Amino acid sequence: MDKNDAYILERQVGFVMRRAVQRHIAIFSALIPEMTPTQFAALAKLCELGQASQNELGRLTSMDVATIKGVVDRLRARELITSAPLESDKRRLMLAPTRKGRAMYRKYAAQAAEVSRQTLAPLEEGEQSQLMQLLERII
Amino acid sequence: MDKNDAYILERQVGFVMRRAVQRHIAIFSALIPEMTPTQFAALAKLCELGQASQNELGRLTSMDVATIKGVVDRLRARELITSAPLESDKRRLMLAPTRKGRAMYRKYAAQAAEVSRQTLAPLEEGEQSQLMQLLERII
DNA sequence: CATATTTTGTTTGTGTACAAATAGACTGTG
DNA sequence: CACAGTCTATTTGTACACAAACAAAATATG
Repeated sequence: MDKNDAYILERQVGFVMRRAVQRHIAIFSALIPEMTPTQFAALAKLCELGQASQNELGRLTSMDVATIKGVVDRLRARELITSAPLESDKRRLMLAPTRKGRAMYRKYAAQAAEVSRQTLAPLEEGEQSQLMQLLERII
Repeated sequence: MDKNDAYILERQVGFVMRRAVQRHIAIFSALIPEMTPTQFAALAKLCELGQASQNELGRLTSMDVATIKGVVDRLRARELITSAPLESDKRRLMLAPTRKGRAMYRKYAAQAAEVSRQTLAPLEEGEQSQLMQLLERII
């Protein structure tokens, strides 16, 4: 293998993104220790929608069926959401935030935005939107 | 909450990065089904170094002590690396790739670089290095 | 209407990822 | 030398993340 062909771990997108996600999660858990980013994402989306089936919520938050089930189970255990089979389609499990869930969402929505700000803080404003746009294109 | 202040999940860096990582992992596992990105990272770094302690390897690949242990266990179970306590410092577990491990690394190094190419493929060349530079700054 | 297909949800198994507690080995300083 | 502090590794517990296999319900199609 030529020296110029060398595989350098630190220059691979996957590695750099993994580290950036690690830092982001650390910032999140410092600002919002009550909940994980994944749980907050599910709760936020459900509050936005008012209600949704488990499957639907999974798709909208980019979580696999097994993953969304676990997240929903934990949110329900904490009484932040409710679930009930839908009468008109018994396969579906309809979810909705509880009063407590909505309160939790309202309480932390501003903090969650702050997490994004701190994550992007090393960049100038223009660079921040540049990064976001580039990331959106490799999804 | 003002409409302009609304928390929009899809516009948060964390969410977008999580999805980008998901796509990257999907590309990786399509091109290199024999190993996970994490396992390949550890193996690659160990091949680069020749040898390293478990702790050292963890630091260099950005893996937590518990995480690197699991990864090392699985690589050792597949006989891609060996481990042995260091005589001069009995706390340390010295790791080294086996012949089989080196062969595995050589076999997939080019594929791993291709994973990075495909991940960044939606972007022009200039945009690719721009993205890399921006990501490196938010680590 | 009957059955093939699709959709939704659950379960199991594997693999990161990290916090916290523990234990043993080393190092530095008094 | 003693012992306080540090370093390395392990263990346990929790939480994503995804593949694969399954069951039940709904829909499509002949």
